[in-house]
Amino acid sequence: MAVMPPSARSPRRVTIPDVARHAGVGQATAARVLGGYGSASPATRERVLAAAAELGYSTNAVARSMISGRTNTLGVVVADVENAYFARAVRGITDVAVEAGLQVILANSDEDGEKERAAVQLFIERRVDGLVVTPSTARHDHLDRAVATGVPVVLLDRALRGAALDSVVADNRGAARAAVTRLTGHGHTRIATITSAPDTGDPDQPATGGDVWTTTERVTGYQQALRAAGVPRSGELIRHAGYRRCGARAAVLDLMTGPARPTALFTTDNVATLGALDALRDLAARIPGDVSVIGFDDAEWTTLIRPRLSVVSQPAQELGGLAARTLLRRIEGADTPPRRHTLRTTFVARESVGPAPSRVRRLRYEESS
Amino acid sequence: MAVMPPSARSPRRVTIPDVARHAGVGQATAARVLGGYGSASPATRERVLAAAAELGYSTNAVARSMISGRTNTLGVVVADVENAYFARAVRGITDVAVEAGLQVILANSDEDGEKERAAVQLFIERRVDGLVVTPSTARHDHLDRAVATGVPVVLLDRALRGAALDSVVADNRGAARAAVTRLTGHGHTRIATITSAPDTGDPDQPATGGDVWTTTERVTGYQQALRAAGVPRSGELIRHAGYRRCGARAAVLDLMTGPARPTALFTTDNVATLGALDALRDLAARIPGDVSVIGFDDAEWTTLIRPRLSVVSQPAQELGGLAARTLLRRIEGADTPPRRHTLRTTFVARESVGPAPSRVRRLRYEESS
DNA sequence: CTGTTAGCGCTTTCAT
DNA sequence: ATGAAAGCGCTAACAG
Repeated sequence: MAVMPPSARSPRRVTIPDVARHAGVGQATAARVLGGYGSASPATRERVLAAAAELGYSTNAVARSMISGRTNTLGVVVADVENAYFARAVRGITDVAVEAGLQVILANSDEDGEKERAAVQLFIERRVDGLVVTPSTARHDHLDRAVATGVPVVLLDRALRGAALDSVVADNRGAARAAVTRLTGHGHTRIATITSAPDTGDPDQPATGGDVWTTTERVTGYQQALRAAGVPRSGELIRHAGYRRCGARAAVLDLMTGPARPTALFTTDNVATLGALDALRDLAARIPGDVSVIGFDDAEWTTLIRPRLSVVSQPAQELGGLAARTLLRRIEGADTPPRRHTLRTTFVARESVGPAPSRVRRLRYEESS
Repeated sequence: MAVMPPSARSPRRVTIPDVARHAGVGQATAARVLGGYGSASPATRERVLAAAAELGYSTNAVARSMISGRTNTLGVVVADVENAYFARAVRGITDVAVEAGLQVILANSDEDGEKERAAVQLFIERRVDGLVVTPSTARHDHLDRAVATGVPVVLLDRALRGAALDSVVADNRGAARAAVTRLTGHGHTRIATITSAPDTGDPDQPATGGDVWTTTERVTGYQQALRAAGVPRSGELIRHAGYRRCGARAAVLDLMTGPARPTALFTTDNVATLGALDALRDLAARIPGDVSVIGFDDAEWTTLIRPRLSVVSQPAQELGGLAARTLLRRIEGADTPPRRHTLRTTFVARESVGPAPSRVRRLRYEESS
């Protein structure tokens, strides 16, 4: 049973020749029944299986990969699994992969292009069968190289302008437009947006990266909605608060106590939403009495607060699942032209949106209690 | 079968012989400089590197693993990455692993022992260097087998009675005791606990699995605190609400509108916390005026609600990091006896705990608005 | 320092 | 149906 060579670090594992010998058959025969290919008579089959069980044989997938050229592995690069959105996407990818008999190696880029490149490089060396990447920079030569090497790549959450790569993204612009249109529909004319999108200085031309940044797309949608509603736009109301929650909090604190106080808030990501609500809590602002709020991403806590938060909900898990399925198709050899899959988001109307207040109630900062 | 025709999408990658030929050196020499071992004269070194760059050579990690017996891979099995607690733990593992030059393959068990076994089996076949597992059943023969095969295993979040395996867990019992003691200290005598721990019928002997179930440990801590404070215990106040949020909500709805209404709630996991707060929101219960609440796990939203929620905070990321470090040490050959590492939790006092109300205010269900 | 030569464990001709 | 033997791309002895 337990054949443990004394104090061996790496007890030599049972191999096919071992099993073959034990079963009294040729190596190739044993390999055939254990590998489940070729054919063998029921009798030998039986003998080999018995021998394998007895010796505790287990396939060496590394050796198999060496020959087959396939590792049954998907490499996945996301910004950060701790972010609920990415966690859900990863779950979606993993489920589809496992279903197809593949496993997933996970890497976090922290929005750092270098980390992303390093991870992709390692993945290629490991001969993953395909790559799902949430790109963190507009550069994509490393991804192109992967494809050229024979490793298909599918972009998740963000498309890359000018890259011949499949991508699976949400309709960020449309989602933001729909959300902000709700706000204008309620008579709001001073609608602020809190975003992690980089500030380009030009409110009309939100970002350079094109469609890399989902949040940029959302700001664009915000602007389109305002324009469509004939609401004057103001750079004052677009706050680039960075990736940190406290940044968003500070921005909203400033906005709500300043001269150009908005009557509605639209956040373009869940971190911004948290920070904005932190600020409103500290100001004891009434929602939607003092200010209406629409968040992005339907986190588990959005129904917990009172009033429950109206949000744009992204199908994160489906995005991941579709990315994985697209990748699997490529791995199986599909060579249709790269395509962008845009998934619809849904607006979840709850109670945080109301009519624009006729008079503004003074708000002041109070230590939360 | 079907060895892909040369035209196909597995363009033969550049190998060491290719580089050697191109550089006009022997294969071993090229291998030495590319593999970064042995030695080579600066001149040849240069030539090889140039040739490699020119041809676009990239190491084949599979072939290397075949020889070295190491894959530089950790297998990780958690219940579900979508759960913020596990996401943080995975992040902790990944960070330590990457730092050490390893990558992480992720599998979700969904608390299903079969899925766990299947994942572990696959991991062994893939020759991962080590395994971090959040066990979902008390059986551990598959883990023992992994260790016997030479694949070290570290348990995360849950220890396994009678298993000779390293484990990294939180002090669940002590954490619960400390939390509930706060409650008794405020004069509460009817303290309910909402848990996903399985119901064993016997309030004194919470579960069979021993210390597998963290939530069971927490219930035990709850009971110890009550006993220590001389507060009478009642099975009525222990609600086994399962893994779903709505289960916890229903339990609290029932509890708070029933005859034996508690004045304080202690939830043993974040799903229970969400469900409990759902119920309290629907009952328009005042916290801590009507009921004090202590949750388990410090989620991002706990400071968002008003009053902010007092919680037991687990160092999820450190748990993961320590698990990974322990594993790395084993991989490097440490053969000290298996050890259980218990990490301290912290009680985060916020505003959801107050004195027991002298009179109970009638609560009734109202559609959330 | 460098080149030659065996394998790692498996799959796959190619005979038998 | 089965066995012998040739590699996959790399590392590691072992010469030179």
